Amino acid sequence: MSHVGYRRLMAVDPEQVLRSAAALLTRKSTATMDEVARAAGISRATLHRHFAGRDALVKALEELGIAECEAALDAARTDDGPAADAVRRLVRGIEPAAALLAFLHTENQLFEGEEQNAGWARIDAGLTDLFRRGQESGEFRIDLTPAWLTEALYGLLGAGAWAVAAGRVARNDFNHMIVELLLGGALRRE
Amino acid sequence: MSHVGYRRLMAVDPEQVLRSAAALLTRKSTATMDEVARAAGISRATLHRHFAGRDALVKALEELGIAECEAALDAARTDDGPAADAVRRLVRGIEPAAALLAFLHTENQLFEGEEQNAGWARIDAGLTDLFRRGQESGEFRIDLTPAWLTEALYGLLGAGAWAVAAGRVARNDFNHMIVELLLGGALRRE
DNA sequence: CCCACATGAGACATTCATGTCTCACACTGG
DNA sequence: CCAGTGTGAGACATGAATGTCTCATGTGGG
Repeated sequence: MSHVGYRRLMAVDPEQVLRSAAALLTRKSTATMDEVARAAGISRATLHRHFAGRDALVKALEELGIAECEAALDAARTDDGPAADAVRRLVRGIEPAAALLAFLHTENQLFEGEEQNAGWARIDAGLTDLFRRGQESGEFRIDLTPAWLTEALYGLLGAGAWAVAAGRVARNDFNHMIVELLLGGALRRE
Repeated sequence: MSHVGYRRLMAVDPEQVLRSAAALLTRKSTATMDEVARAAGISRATLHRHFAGRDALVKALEELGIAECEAALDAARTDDGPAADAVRRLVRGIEPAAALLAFLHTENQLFEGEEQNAGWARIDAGLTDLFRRGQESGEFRIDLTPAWLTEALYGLLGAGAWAVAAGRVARNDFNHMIVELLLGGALRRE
């Protein structure tokens, strides 16, 4: 494993820092760099060594979110089989990034960078295409637009991450709650 | 109309200020008081005359949100008739406050005040009771917990408000998109 | 055993939002 | 026409967060 040589000593894992930062910033977006550091269990100095400043932190957060979304999108093979199954695979694969998404989806103040914008556009397109494919195959209803289903998925992922963090939903139920509500809704099927 | 006498001169409408503030803070929660003022079309000085500071602004935002939610909850008569119909009435009535909710639901850093907390608890209880009633009457499926349906409703309202603001969903479709997805889901009913 | 390296703690200057103030202007009503 | 009132613009001091630095510690590898 080259990882052993990579993170020598008790070096901080930047990705772990980003995850805790996302969890904190989601519920308190005005958090201080010091608070972010404490939440990650490191000092402000170390946080600053890894991320030059708040802007750099948010940018890294966004890059990680984009990367994980694209990875989940690829892994879900959204072009294969029934669209509903693809949605289930997608939600399952995107679960670890839910907290990240919850933050990034709300804080859309970042619409400045070019590459980020392109990244999100690609992800949005992938999701929208999936829902459209489901409509064209007759699986999904056509009165709910693909664009709305995409936004709704973001919203539900965020709500799910929040509900889990608040202890209102069991972590193991995360997938079921989101997928079932998104696909089947709250009404009983007769 | 007593309104004419109420807002004498070109006086600022505090509620209008709060709404634009909510719209701005939802997508950029680190916005400056100056940015909030500009977004409301007033000067920073005037903003400060109406709301002593950022804390006071957020508090007023929260009070307005609670008041509108409770009003919508009462107006929806959540104890009358089929639960699904009550949900439809509720979403319709809560639409004007969606942007406000989108902000308040994410920024849960405010869990300090006593009365606010009680207000939200009452609203949560009202929603949870409605979903539970729907389950007990056999309308709603029982594998989606009332707590999750409540959180999901918040999430969908926020996503809907954002989608409308971004032009991805027509304002007239707001109710339909949210209610139909929440109740019926994305799958076609055979 | 010793060196290399990452971290934590703290000091420091700087930037920036904030809160408060004053003054000039515009509009409204008498 | 004039007084009253709310507003915009700007100056100003304050405080907090930020960015940068140094130094001590501690651990892991050679």
